Amino acid sequence: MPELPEVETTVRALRPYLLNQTFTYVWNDWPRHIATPSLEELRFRLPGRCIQAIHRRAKYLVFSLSDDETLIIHLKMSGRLLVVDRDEPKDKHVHTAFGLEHGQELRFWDLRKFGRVYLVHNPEQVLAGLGPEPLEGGFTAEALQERLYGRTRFLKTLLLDQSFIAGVGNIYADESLFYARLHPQRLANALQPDEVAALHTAIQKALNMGIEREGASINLYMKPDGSKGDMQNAVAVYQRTGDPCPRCGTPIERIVLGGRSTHFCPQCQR
DNA sequence: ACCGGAGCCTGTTAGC
DNA sequence: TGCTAACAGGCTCCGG
Repeated sequence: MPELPEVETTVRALRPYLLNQTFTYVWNDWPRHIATPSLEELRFRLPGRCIQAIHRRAKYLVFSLSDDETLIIHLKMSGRLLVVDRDEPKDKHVHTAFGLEHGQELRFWDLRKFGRVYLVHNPEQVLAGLGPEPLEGGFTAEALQERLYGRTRFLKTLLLDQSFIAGVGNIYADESLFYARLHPQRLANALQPDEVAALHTAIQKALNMGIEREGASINLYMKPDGSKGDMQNAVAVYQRTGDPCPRCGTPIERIVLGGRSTHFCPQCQR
């Protein structure tokens, strides 16, 4: 569920609660939530570690801890991170909770149990292989052009490939292609330079809009304080099959590409 | 390189 | 109302 803007919003919201806090214990009722190390080892290694920085890389939350440890969390389809008082009853979808000082807990709510927790010395162990961050300086239209060269895939499937570009998921892929006026089945290596430039601008526009609106609460996403984002009110095509295109009024179509729902305007996306 | 399908999970919604 | 099937924002593995 959470894509780059939702994870970024979560990171920003967690910082005031968590920076300089020290973990005190790990609670868990579903050990497969912990990808690495074992739950037993996590319980041994995490308590006493202080949170020195929190960053986002692609759709991962990265907590830099004291003693050269890094806690990494991926929310996958249905994860939420919440900071609450330890006394508050746990919802049944909370499967991991991290004890903090001052009676608080960082809770990992995860309806579909796809999310994962990692504790590693070297973050690259988890993050290696990710493509460029689309909102950072190095991601220019020229850089995008170079990466598209020789790729024969559909634009939609390529945008979802985390090794091609980091952090774009199904919502923002569809929205980006809409803004760029490009059909999701256009082949990556067949774009004209002006189309590459339009795609570059469109990806950044869609992601920045998502961040400004603090994420899209279309299905399950919530911010750490339990409130909703606002991006769902600004979505042009995603999950709007049959609705009029905001640009030309043609009904939005839905097809399946790479096993994922894909929404676009057949009139103005070519 | 790239595609499709299965798998991981639980819940909601659309359709009959 | 009650059942079933489809669908859900991610990602990995496997075979072709």
